[in-house]
Amino acid sequence: MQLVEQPVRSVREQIVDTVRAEVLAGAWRNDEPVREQALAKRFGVSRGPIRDVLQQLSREGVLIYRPNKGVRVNTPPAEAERQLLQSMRREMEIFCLGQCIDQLTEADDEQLERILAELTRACAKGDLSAIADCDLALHRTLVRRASGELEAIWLSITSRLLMDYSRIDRLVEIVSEHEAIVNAVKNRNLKSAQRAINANII
Amino acid sequence: MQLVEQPVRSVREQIVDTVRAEVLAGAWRNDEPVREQALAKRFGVSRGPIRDVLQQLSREGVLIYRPNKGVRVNTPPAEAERQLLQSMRREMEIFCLGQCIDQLTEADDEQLERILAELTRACAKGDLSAIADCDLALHRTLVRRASGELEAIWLSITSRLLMDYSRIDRLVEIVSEHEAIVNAVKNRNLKSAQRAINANII
DNA sequence: AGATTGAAAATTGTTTGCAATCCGCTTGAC
DNA sequence: GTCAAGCGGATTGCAAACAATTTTCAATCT
Repeated sequence: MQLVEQPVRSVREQIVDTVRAEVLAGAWRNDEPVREQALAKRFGVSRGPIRDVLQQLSREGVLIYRPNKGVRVNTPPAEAERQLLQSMRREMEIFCLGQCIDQLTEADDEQLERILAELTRACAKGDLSAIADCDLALHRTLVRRASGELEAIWLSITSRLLMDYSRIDRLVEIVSEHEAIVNAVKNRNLKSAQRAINANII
Repeated sequence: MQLVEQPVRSVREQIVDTVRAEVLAGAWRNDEPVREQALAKRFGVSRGPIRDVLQQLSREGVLIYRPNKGVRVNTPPAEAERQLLQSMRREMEIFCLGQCIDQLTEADDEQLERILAELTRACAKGDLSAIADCDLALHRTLVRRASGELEAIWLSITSRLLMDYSRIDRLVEIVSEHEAIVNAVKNRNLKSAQRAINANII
């Protein structure tokens, strides 16, 4: 399912989103290295694009790169860093809501609804990888509407915050929290939407 | 001169830092595309590493990438975004100061002094590229000491903020402001250092 | 037995070649 | 004279081969 719409969605971008969702969901061991050739074979491309993907995910903080030794899954941030990143993420998303809420279209509302439906389905099935993907996609849609420039920064913050997504257990709350966000956005109620975002980013 | 010390400084990293400093100093036109082959020839490498460099600088916001059309110099952020980024940069640097100031060594002090001397020299000569490089390097050293994880995020924020470095005119103030930072850090005076940082990030 | 050395396998870093796409220019029709 | 179609050069995207580095593992020595 196309969660984050994009005019030209290159092969690399697709692989990036797939790999990120899997890592955030804890599907990969963090003590064994990620091999370029294995990924190249899996996605049916050469090592060139795979190297680009690994480099980008390393810049995001999902993977970590060491020269001549490849990449491995990164570890979640320490508590102090985590609090800083949380604070920055809140600041960004509340800003982005204010920037974008008045220029959202019905197509955006439908997009958010689609992601919410997919998130609900993923939570029901307990599919952690899909949950991580949907959670990111929903917030990311709003951030992107505000500013494509901020999207990259936001992603590198949020990816790090969600590095231990596999430990979540509040599946039901995830759905209700995001329902509150989408409803407030659909009603173009800025204050309410910002409150919902604040409640979701804990 | 080696402004940001690093055990293994790969060829790509060097090219990244060089290109970034030049772009921030306004040495490149922002309306004409950056050609891979020209850069490859200039730095004596193939197009492969150059593509990595351009991709990284695009993630940082210094350059902007469009599929099949290469990259060009990015434009500075709009005023609203700029204020958000400033706020986030302040939050990060003040946090990082608190994290690192008690574990700095004399070698770090000397490193900061070296950068400050180089910055002074660059300001005297009016070498904008070197000024941008030193300014970034000084703050970056402190951020890196606090957390290598945060460094990438900080860089993508600060690079965007300095996108119009070529328009600065307060050359003398730049030196004195950074002198205040370095002196406060050398005295391990956290409050004073944070004040100096606050005064420098405007 | 344990440590050490050195070669072989595996992996990453780089270059080169080729296919696909984009841009500028000419050419031709209207 | 103006505009559209198409052709050729230039540039990016991708793949495969090559070089450099790291890791593995067995043979050897203490």
